Amino acid sequence: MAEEDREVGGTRSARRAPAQQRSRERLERILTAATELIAAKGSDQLKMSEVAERAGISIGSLYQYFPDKSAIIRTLAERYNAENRRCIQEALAGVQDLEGLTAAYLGLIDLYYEIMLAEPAMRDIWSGMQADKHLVLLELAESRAAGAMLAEAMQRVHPHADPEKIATSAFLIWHLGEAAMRLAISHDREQGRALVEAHKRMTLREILEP
Amino acid sequence: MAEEDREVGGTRSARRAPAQQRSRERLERILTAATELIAAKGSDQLKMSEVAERAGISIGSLYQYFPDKSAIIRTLAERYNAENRRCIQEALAGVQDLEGLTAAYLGLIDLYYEIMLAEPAMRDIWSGMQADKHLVLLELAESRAAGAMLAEAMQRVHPHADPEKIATSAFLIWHLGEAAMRLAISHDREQGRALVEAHKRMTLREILEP
DNA sequence: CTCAAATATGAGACTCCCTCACATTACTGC
DNA sequence: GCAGTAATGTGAGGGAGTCTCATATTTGAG
Repeated sequence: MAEEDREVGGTRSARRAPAQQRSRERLERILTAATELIAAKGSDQLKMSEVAERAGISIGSLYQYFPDKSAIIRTLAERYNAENRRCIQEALAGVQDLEGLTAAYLGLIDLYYEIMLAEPAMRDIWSGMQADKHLVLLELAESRAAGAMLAEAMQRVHPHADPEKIATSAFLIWHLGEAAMRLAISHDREQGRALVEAHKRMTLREILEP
Repeated sequence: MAEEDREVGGTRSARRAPAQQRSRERLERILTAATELIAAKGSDQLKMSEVAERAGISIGSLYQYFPDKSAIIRTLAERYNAENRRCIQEALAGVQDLEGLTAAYLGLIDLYYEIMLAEPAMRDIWSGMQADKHLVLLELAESRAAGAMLAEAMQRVHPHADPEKIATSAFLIWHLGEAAMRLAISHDREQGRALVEAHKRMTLREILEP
């Protein structure tokens, strides 16, 4: 087998990486079932028995794939984060001047907001994140990673600014962006938009003149 | 009895308001016990049986005072919020100019941060808030109330600005302030301070020129 | 002192998470 | 094909908590 014990859901998996085709399919079935159930009833109402039933497997089998309930949620969050990180990386990669930075940043915020509105399961996990310490840490690491990318772009645009200050600013801006998104998606479209726009204005100032 | 069925913890209480002295004392004993347990082990580890034991009453009795576990936590949050609201009101009441607004706002942020650091139980409840939908709504209402007070002060200083825009800004600023505090208290003193200061700088711009 | 209303009690019903001893299926070398 | 072994699957049930309810005790008014 090519891969050793593999990480699943942020902590060591309940068992070695699935070797057989059947297993890999089941893993996807589990994650799909969980996504649907979370979208329907919220992650706090997620029952392991229901995930197993919907995925068409037994409880015992479910626990072969995930050591506990929060590992399922974490796995979903990680997949989502990986995708997001790619978008951020891509958007900020070519930034060289103020205009580029502005466009990239505003575009990312809009993208985030739209994605959140479109993916109910992720929205739910993200809103209820604070319930699970592992998930909070995961998301904090994610904020840090995204903040670092933003800081890099900002530093490129402001070569003479203090790197440490830029780093703190970028991390904070990103983290507050997430908070603003959470706030926006809990409002109706119109108010949500207004909040997103207010947040853009507010943080853009800081990005352009840190 | 002067008061009808009374609200406790945000939803209708398990029973009518306590009539006898004994009851009122027990209620305080329960809340004290809960506060201590949360400070010691976190609100997610709070056990009803332990609250009852520590308060020196039976489980059944505990459920006469609170319909469920989250009602205890909500009651603590509400008491805390009421106190905070008073501070905000007081700090912003006399604001008439830019200097006054600046001083009041910066002072409030520092106060919030210090209080959070000083009160472990509240810090825990506040950090884990997203776990409980009732608590999220409660805190959102609180943000709105505080945002409204801030908006009023801002409007006084900027009489010609669009009231709706001011309102959105103030609400967002306050909400992000809470997010920044949560972030800061999850870091060590030095980094926490740096984040608080960065946040002050960033939001102050918006407050002074909305 | 009596009686009703208020309050207290804790065994246990219930709901979930997760484990484990055992059953089944897939793969390997013959 | 066919053992034999590794991988995977199963679901009854152990355990931890939350909350209920039938019953007991305390309080206060008349």
